[in-house]
Amino acid sequence: MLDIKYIVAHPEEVKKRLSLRKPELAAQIDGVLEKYSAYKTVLARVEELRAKRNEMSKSIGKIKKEQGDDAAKEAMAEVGKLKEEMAVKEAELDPLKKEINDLLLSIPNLPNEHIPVGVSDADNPEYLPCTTPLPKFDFKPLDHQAVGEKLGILDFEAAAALSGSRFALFKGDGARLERAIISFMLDMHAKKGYTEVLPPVIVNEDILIGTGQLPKFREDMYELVGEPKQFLISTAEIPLTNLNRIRVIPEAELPIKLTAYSSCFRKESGTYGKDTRGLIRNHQFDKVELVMLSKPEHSYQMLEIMVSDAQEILKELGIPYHVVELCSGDIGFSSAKTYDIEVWMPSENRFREISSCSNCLDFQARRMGLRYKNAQGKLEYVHTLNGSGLAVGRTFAAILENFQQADGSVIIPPALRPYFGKDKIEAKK
RNA sequence: GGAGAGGUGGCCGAGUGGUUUAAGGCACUAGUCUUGAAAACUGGCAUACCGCAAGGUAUCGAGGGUUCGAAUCCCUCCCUCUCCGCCA
Repeated sequence: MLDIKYIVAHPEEVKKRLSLRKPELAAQIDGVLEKYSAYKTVLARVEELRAKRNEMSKSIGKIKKEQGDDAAKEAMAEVGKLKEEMAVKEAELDPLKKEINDLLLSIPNLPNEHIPVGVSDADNPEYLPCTTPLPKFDFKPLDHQAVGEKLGILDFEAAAALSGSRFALFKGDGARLERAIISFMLDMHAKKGYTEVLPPVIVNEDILIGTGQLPKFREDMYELVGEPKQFLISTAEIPLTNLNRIRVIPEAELPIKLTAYSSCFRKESGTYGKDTRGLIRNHQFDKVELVMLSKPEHSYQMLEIMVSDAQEILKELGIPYHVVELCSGDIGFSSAKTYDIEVWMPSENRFREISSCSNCLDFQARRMGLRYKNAQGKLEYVHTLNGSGLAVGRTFAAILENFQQADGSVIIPPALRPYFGKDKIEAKK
């Protein structure tokens, strides 16, 4: 969330930058400022009353000890009167505080000043062009679902029978390939100094507030029945970023680099009819995630490193991709700056998102109290970054589409062969 | 799920209703001393919020309650440890 002090000190700048995401966001800032000034007025009175009460209570103790219980009666009656106003004012305080906090929690991060201005993904400029040659086919390439079903390694009918639409079932070489991709990615990242983590996929409510899924995006999450409120994670970013919450991180530990494979669960509400075929947009999917905690002065540098670490996977696999920079209208709620890596999908004749790498600055850290002690000995919020490294199902799909052969078989990229055990998935006779 | 024990500052740990600030120790840090270091001694040392400041308020796992006053008493919940049950 944004720093209330910063909003108070720079209201016009905050409004201007937020309106680059969406013009109507600026109005929310006025609401916050109004509530905050009311809150301060009440707070000042409450603290004044409390100070008076504390002072008198102390003197009551003193009087009782020195002069006996009866001597204190007058003072006790007087404090009793104070308590009436206190009760009234205190009752006003909490709702105001909660309102301000709720407002702040639902306001997105300020976009970085230098990111391109725009309203949708159509306005995202290319940041790095594709350098891997696009595959050439002397036949009409199939989409990955058709390739997978013909090979008998993907079974969407079976998945639908078990779980409904938007689920996938991997079988035989398919299941094995998915697992190979996961291991390959984790090993690559481990070599680059990321610590591998295997986190829980069920988390508590406050964890989701920390990374920004709650309170605003509850309808995207699978919520479990019962108390305490718990949710299936929609990305491993959630447990990884929250891993060090409410802790003061020793400066020497920064930057912290984490990677995790996890299943991810998303309701995908509001995406009816969109990307309904195949592995592109499912309720449950596999992803290898990258998370970094960095000192503020290094976070943009770390973002470049993260994007390059994620690209490394595609370079090794030989899958064509390019990188785009998201415009102000397209970056996510918590992000100040985001790069998307997009892979080439021959069946669609276009690039498709496979990774999204974001610098969230102190936006998430403030929500979860994640700080470190800087060189001056002052506590300061760390910056958090997250990125896919990569979406496993979409990588699977890209391999099937880019490396399919005329006979229906699929060549396995050399880098994956030690994990997969074979150099191709044979077509059925 | 059941029984018992516990949760206090960066760490250890005292503290079962009141007289200025949660004792003491460790760690850290500054100074004195010293050629330098160690030791010793002296001082500093939580966080957040309000306030121009002086200063104030809050926080002892969380949330409620009792009281003029709560780390301390009461209620609910969470977590950790030990044992039992169940289970991969």
